[in-house]
Amino acid sequence: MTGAMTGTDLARLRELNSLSVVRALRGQPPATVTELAQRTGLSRPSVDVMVQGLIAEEWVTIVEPTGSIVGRPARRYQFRASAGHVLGVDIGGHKVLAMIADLDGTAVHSVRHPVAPDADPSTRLEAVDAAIAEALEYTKIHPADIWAITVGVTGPVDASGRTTLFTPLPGWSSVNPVEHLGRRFSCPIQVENDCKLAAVAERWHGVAQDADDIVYVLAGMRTGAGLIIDGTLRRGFGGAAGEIGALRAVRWLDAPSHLQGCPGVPESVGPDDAAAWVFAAARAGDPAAKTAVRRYTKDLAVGTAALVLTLDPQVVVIGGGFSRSADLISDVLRRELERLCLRVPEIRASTLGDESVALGALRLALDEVDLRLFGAGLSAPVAPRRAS
Amino acid sequence: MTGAMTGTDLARLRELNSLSVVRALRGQPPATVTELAQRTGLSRPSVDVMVQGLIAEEWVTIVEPTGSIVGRPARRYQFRASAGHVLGVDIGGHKVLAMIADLDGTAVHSVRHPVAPDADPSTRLEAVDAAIAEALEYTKIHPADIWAITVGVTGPVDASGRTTLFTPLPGWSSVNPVEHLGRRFSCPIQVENDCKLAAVAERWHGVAQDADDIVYVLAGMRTGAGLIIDGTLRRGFGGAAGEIGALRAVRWLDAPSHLQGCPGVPESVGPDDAAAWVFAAARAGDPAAKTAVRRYTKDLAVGTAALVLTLDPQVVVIGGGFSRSADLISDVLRRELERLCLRVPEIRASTLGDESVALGALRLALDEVDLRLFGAGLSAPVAPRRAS
DNA sequence: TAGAGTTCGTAAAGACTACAGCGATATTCG
DNA sequence: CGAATATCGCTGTAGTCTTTACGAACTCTA
Repeated sequence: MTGAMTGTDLARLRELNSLSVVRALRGQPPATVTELAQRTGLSRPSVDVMVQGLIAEEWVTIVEPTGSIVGRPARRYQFRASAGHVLGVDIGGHKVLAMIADLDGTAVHSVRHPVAPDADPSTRLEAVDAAIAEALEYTKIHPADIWAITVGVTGPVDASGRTTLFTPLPGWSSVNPVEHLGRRFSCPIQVENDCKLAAVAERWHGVAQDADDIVYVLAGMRTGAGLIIDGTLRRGFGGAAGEIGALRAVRWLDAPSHLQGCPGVPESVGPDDAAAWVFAAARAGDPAAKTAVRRYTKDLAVGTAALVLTLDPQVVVIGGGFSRSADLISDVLRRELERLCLRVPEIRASTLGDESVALGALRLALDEVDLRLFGAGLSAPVAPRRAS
Repeated sequence: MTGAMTGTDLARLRELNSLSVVRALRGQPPATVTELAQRTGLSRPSVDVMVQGLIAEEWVTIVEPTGSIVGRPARRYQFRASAGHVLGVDIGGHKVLAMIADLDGTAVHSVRHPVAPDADPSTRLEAVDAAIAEALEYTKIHPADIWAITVGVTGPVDASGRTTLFTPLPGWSSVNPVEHLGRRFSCPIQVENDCKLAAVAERWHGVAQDADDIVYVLAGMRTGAGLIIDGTLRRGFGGAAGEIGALRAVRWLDAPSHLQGCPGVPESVGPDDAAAWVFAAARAGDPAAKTAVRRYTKDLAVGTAALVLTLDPQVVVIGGGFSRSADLISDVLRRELERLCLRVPEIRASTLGDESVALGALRLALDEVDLRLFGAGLSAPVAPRRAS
């Protein structure tokens, strides 16, 4: 089926087992040789040889024996998660957020810079560069030790990493983030849509960790969607999967206007805070606000129903700025979906806040690293190393 | 990530290489040891050992040397595709179609029985049993030598193989095909939606062999869809993926009525043939017929646009009874999609005819067999054998 | 404090696999 | 009929994992 008729060599066998040990070690507390032997199914002497090799290549460190119950205390071995790092960047309308994580996926530092929504591309890119530089500075990590970068932007992303079709960021359609970052970094760099990244984050650390089929709906001043099918993020052939909002019959573009245009919003409240005010008023019982929220949710439900009917997911996750008010939205949304769909999935509200896009970017960057380490199966036991 | 921390054994190595040889042999003309050595990357002596083993287990047969160019003529080895067979069944409204294929996927026989659309479930099941029995009879294949069965039915299929949500076949929602066939066959039996199977067939032997992201639209007296994403059929969490037609704003349920209710259809033409008459008239230039076709296509386009925007596929395949008139539909459909979508995929018309569902069923059954043979990677080098 | 019990670390022997190389064999070509 | 060519079958070598065994290190108990 696939092109690679891989006949397996003896040397490859050792590589496979070495990787097997690494997998058994990753993201786990320090383990003894016997524990690893049980996990991998290999014999103790074998595992020992593998571990010695991994120590020589600096993938693994020794933790000297702590107190044990009985018998000779065992040396414990630990995956050296700090062998490499990945970078996740969220380039949003109001802010830029750069996060750094080690190979275990634990975030070690993050830097946030505010950006004006109408800032031109060069200003925005300067904020990005500054945030990245500060994060590297603080963590004392050299750019060459960043193994993968993922960048989140708004709008559908094409294969080259640009958002030529459409983006709400002014002037951004002519920007090529891969090229820009490529001057400073020589690792793989990918750009991805923010909704898609948020969906990935929900499956990684959010409310949908148990699900393999997820529809993530961004409910905020913008409305969008990200799809995870069979445990994998789906981009579509042209990177435009989930853009159901482009269908005019789906009123996603105008949906937030129900909130902004709600009668009774005081003059003093700016346009960006109007929605929050309406949700607060609705929770307090204001009839006009309640109507506005209901109308908004009904519009949101039409597009959601189209996604649900198409994909029949296990979970719908409500994210974005309005997810804090999910208690007001969920019930109406569920009723509408029951009316429109064959089978209604679970509805859950995101709790990740505005770090979700950067988190998803980290996860995708880690996936990229994993692919090169454990990946294609060809010839890569150990991998990307740069002479410091 | 996955549970199986599989440490690889020496015996497993031999299994892997044996499978590698089988893969290099499958669906190919008889090959020599040297050819196999090149394809698998293994050495000649190694391949020879593998092949001897496979011959002993009757997976492979020897073809005695035919004329060669020069040098000692090499024995050629051939995968014994007739070692097992799979069964694909299409249970449709008007007909029942049973097909048998060998392990290479070449269809060896098919039997078709007409069924009245309003036939009750027991009558339909009798037709199914008869078709299967005749196919086995003709090919002299024993039921125990059928290694997998896939059945296609209309309506969304749940995990147990029933169509409890909805089906146009009268009384069928209470039928459990897996249980029914399980009395006669002990192999894996799966039931799948007909649109989904047709989609699989298009990627296997139809017009979408080059694509990994496919939206298949069934355009006929019924309207439906099947989705292939990243090369794999997507069922959805509850098996109801692609059922966008359930959305009332998508006028798929009533779309064919534009054709049936077209003014000018002669009394003599029955309701089943009205659509064909309208297409013929439209091709001849009849204005009323052309309007009817345009209206039908516009309704078809709304749901298709929702699918396309959600998934951003490479190809949209038009199948079903109306695909013979795709020349009348394609242009209008493309124009509508250009109006509604961000990026318009290729539109292709199916040429598989009414065997597509049974073909897709065969492919899924073969996939099931492959999974057990090459599959999960645990301990299965050779596999399902029944003492005859 | 000494000995028993337990577990770890490491070394040697055994079994199996794949690979490289060589002579024997079978066919075609001149 | 001999030369050329390519396959076939066999033997020895290198590499890997496993099993077995024994010394080392620590805890518990008397």
